[in-house]
Order: sequence, then structure tokens, then C-alpha cells
Amino acid sequence: MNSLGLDKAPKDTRVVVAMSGGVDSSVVAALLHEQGYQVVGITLQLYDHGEALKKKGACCAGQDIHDAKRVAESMGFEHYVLNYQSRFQDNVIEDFVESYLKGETPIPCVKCNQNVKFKDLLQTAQDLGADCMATGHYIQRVDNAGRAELHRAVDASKDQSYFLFTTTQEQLDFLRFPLGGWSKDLTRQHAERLGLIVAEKPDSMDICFVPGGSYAKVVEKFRPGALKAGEIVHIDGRTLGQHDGIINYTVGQRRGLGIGGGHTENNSPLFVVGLRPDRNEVVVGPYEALARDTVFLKDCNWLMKDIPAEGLEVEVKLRSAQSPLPATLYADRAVLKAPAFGVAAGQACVAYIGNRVLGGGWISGSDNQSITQAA
RNA sequence: GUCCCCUUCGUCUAGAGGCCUAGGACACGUCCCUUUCACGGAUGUAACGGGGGUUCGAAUCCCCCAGGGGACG
Repeated sequence: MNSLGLDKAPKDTRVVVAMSGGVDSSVVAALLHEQGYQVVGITLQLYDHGEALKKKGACCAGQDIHDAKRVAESMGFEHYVLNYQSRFQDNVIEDFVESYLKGETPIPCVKCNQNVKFKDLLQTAQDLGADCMATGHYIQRVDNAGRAELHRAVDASKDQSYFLFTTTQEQLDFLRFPLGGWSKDLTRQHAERLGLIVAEKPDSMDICFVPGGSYAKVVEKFRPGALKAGEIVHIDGRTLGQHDGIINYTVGQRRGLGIGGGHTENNSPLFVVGLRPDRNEVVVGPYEALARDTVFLKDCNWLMKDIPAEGLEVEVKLRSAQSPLPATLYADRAVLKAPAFGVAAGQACVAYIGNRVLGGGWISGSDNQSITQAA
């Protein structure tokens, strides 16, 4: 059994590494190469800023691709660049745009993992005769009696399980995440040791196809007219101000409303409580108005057997950086032990038992049963 | 067009002679956090309508000039 869990010598094991051009995936590729594996680095060209966003100057995707290629060249393993622009456009950007127009808050990173990296790229890797595909994600693949499970990263602060909840059992069987047990520090140490040119490269943060700019402008570009000014209304019916486009807001948001004091008791801050795309309105209210204890799910992906009818005691995350919340999971919803504040449709509900990632679903809506029942 | 009240940071306001080089909240900016959008944390900018007085000393007292409410007009 080699380090990738395969019953082959490294030199006979062909592994495709999905290289983004960042530190993490570069370290994975270089490390596996160092260990003697047949590494094939693949970097996807997903968009072109010069063309897609009508921006001048260097294209960021180009720089990342260039970095990945240089890492491969310096280490001496194969590397290919595949043009996936149309797939990315169809499966990620279009969905992103449509979701915002519906008043939801999409997660393009998950769609990209789900529909591009772990689907098309993974298929390509298999077509290339690879034994497995490795990525630089901070998440663990744990073998439990012959069955692969998904577990949170050891470094909780870097855990990316939220973004990978759509990973299927079949995909998981073929995937490897060498950094799942590492800290970011350790990764960077290895990057330096290996002399990678990307060792000092900062972590990516914004949406990749919206570098440093406004994502709303991207939506506006693909759907002219999407940025339409409208009213900001309070849940009590008052109109408190104007917004410059519903797509600029997400449920739970506080900043950016521009509504000063004098509208609420004690000048308490206002939060976006809801979005009404049909009326082009942003609905605001006090923090308490965000309370929800029932989260409805759709298009779920579970890495486990059927969920019992009486429910399953789990913890869920409704936002990537949020602490897990105790809940009872059903096939189509999660019922929280205590209300969550700022549950946005379009975001994901990812379930855990301990460190194990059970999968999750897309949030289609939410409710506050305790209030509904009391009323 | 007689007699009363009001006028402070972008907003809502605290303030009733020295504790105010004017405080708070909301908004806004910056930074941190963050492979979504957000939340959150830290930090910062910013005001006594104007002009005279009285006082050792006025945002606070008095007097004028400009903007909102009151059973004769």
C-alpha cells in the first residue's frame, strides 16, 4: 500500500493533480513527484478576464496557469492546461448569475467543485488512465473498513469541507487530499523546502472570476439591467431607503444599507431579513427578525446510508466560516436546536457528526417553527 | 402678521456655566477574518446654525438675524 492508499509502487501509480497555480496544489504535485509518483499536473483555464470581463491588462487566470506550469517545469513532471471556459461559463457563472437574480446567495466555489473539477476534470483524469486524482484541498479522506469517508481537515481553521459537500462516494473513491492532515504553515514550509516559486503567494479569497472587483458588476454584465434601484423596506412596512440593486445584498447582511439612526428603537442596527426579487425590494429588520430554526434543503448529496425517518442528530454549518450548530437532520430539512441568524437561500447546509462530513444540501428556504407554533 | 417652543457628528441624540480638547448609537471608511456572499473583531473620520453680549470661564445664561409647532388675523 503506497501513500495514496493504492496497492502499487509509486513509480507505477499515475496521479493527476488538479493544480490551481496556488501554493497548496503546487505542494501536492511537487510532493507526490518527489515521492516518485507519475504526476500529471492539470490546470484549467476557466475564464479570461481580458475577454470575459472586458478588462485590460494581465489576466489573472493566465498568471495562475503560468505559475502552475513553472512549478511543473522546475520539478520536472508533466503538466497540461485544459480550456474549460465554456464549461465553467455554463456550469458556474450562469448559475451564479441566475441565483442572484432569484434573490439567492450562490456559492460558485461549490458549483465549480461539483460540476467542473470533480466532474469533468475527474473524468478527464480517468480517461488519461490515472489511478487517482489529488487536489490541494484541506479535507481528509478517511478509509473506514474499505469505505472512503470525508472528514474535516485537521487544521480546523483551513477546513474546506463546506465547499466540498457535493462530493459523491464515487468521486471520493477516486480522490486524494494529501493536505488534509496538514496545517497551512506546514504546507508553506514544504513549499519553501521544495523551492516552489509560489511559496510566498497569498491565499486566494475573492471569487476567482471577480478579482478585487464587484461581483454585482459581473452579474450586470451578463444580465444587463440586473442592477436596478429599488426600495429598502422595514418588516413593519416603512420604506427606509433606496438600494442600488437587490443583487448587492444577502440575508443576514448588515453593512451597506446606508440607513442611519432614528429608524429603530435604541438605534439598533438593521439587517437584511429578506429579498423580494418580484418587487425588487430589500427587506430589513432587527437582528432578532433573522431567527430561523428550520432550514429546507434541496439537491442533497449524502455520503451515508438513508437518513432515518425520525431524523439524525448532527451538527450543521449554514455558512462556511460558521461554527457547527446542533440540529436534527431529515431528508429534506434540518431542524436546529437553537435558532440561527441569517439563513440565506442558495447557501449550503453541510452536516457533520464529529469530524465526519455527511454531505449536505442547498438551502431553498427557512422558517421559524417556534414562532409559527406560538402564534 | 401678537405671544410660546425648537436648531448639537451624515442620521437619531447625550449635554441643564467649568467633569466637553463635546459622549453614545446607527451610518460610513480602513484593517483583520474568509477559496462564496455575508456575520464578526479592531480601528478611524465627523457636530455645538450665524453674530453680539454677560462671566475668570458658555454647547449650556442674555440679546439680535436666518429654518419647524400654537383657539384673533
